[in-house]
Amino acid sequence: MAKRDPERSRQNILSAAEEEFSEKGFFGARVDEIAAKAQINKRMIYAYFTDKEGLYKQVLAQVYGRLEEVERTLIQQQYTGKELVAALIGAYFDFLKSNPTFVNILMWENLNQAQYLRELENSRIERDTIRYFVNALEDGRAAGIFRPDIDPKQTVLSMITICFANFSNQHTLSKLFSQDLTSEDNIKQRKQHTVNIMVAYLCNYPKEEINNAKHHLE
Amino acid sequence: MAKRDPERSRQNILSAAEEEFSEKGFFGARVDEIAAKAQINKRMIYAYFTDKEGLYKQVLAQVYGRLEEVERTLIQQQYTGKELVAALIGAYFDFLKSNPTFVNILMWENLNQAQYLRELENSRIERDTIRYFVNALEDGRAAGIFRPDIDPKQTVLSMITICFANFSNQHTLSKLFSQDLTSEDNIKQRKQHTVNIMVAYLCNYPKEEINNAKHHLE
DNA sequence: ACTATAAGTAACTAATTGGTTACTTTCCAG
DNA sequence: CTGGAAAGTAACCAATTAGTTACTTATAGT
Repeated sequence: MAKRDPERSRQNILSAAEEEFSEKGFFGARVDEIAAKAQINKRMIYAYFTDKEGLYKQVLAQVYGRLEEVERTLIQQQYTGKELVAALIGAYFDFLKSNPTFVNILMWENLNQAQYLRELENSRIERDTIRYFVNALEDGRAAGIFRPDIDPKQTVLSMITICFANFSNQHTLSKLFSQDLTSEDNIKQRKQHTVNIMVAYLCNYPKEEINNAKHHLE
Repeated sequence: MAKRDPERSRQNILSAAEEEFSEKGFFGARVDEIAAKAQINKRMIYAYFTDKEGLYKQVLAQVYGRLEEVERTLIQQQYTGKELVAALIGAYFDFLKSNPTFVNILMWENLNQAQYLRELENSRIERDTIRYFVNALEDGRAAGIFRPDIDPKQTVLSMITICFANFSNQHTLSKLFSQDLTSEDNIKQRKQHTVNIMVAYLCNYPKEEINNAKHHLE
């Protein structure tokens, strides 16, 4: 028999649970399956995490914590202007690409009215992140880097959703467009396009203003 | 006892199933619950639809058919330029808002690698719709209504995903932004913003070009 | 080395679930 | 008006599942 190691057992359960919950959601996930994946007796899951719900909440906290980590380092960089937009979109793309379990679990949460996420108090951090980016866009507007008529809150919302939907809806979209949208090449293209869209909205001006500029000089 | 009416029974089952599958997904949905909602004996579900899977496929086809209907009428309008963009975004927003079961079922499909949707052959129509809009944007570019450097395929992808994510991720986003994003007012604002973003990308020019225009005249 | 305690196991239970069987009731064509 | 087919019912079955119980084994502090 292998040596005992409670901490390793706990982590094994958490990892197995993350995989299982991500694939099948809270209700679809099977405790027996998690136990099998973790190579542990089912009894231990209840010893460590009280019940299925307790285990799920721990998984949710762990997965969400990874995003918060990325966001913290992103904020520390103190980007401004177009660089801020490119950095935010880049970071989200990279995170979502390498964290498919996060994408799935967030979708499961939405399909359950985010009932467990709502209980997760530490996602206060997440809200601070949103506020930071909204403020950063407002600063850019005030500094004249961005157009004066942009809507910072809507812009942040757009950036986040456009990044996320890429991965969350990869299967239906791939069918719709008859190609694998998660290929390295497609993701790269998509990332660039997303930056282009957002920068165009934040910085570019209607053609009429070019004509007006001409007029002023004539 | 009520009069017999096979067709009504069939529709009752379909409606009940749509609700149940939309709320809980294929695996979470309970056949007994569908029978209860449809006020019908469970046996009849198997008589009409063979099994749970058969019933689900019928629901999927029905729900998807509604989108295709909207898309057909949209295409018939033959919009061009900015109007095309506004019409597409408007139609999708309205459809998704009034068809929450569609949003949910599409999400469940994504979480199951779109396994049932893949079998739905009639979504060929859907692919034609995509092709139509990509072509329409290309035409707009060729006609000089849109900038020459736009990417039509990526643009259609962006419009669709940005509309969809609004509704699919309403619960987590509402928590993130500390407000109900599905309120009449928020949806209206969001729709306008989405049009603004896409039109800015398709039509607006970087400030440098304004300066260049000035230079040329100096 | 010893023992209290934590880690781990196997077998079970009560409830739920998709699907079936054996049956009765309604309907309508001839 | 009647007999056969379609519509509908109730009770059941086998499999699955979250959670429990009663037990054994390893470990660490003294």
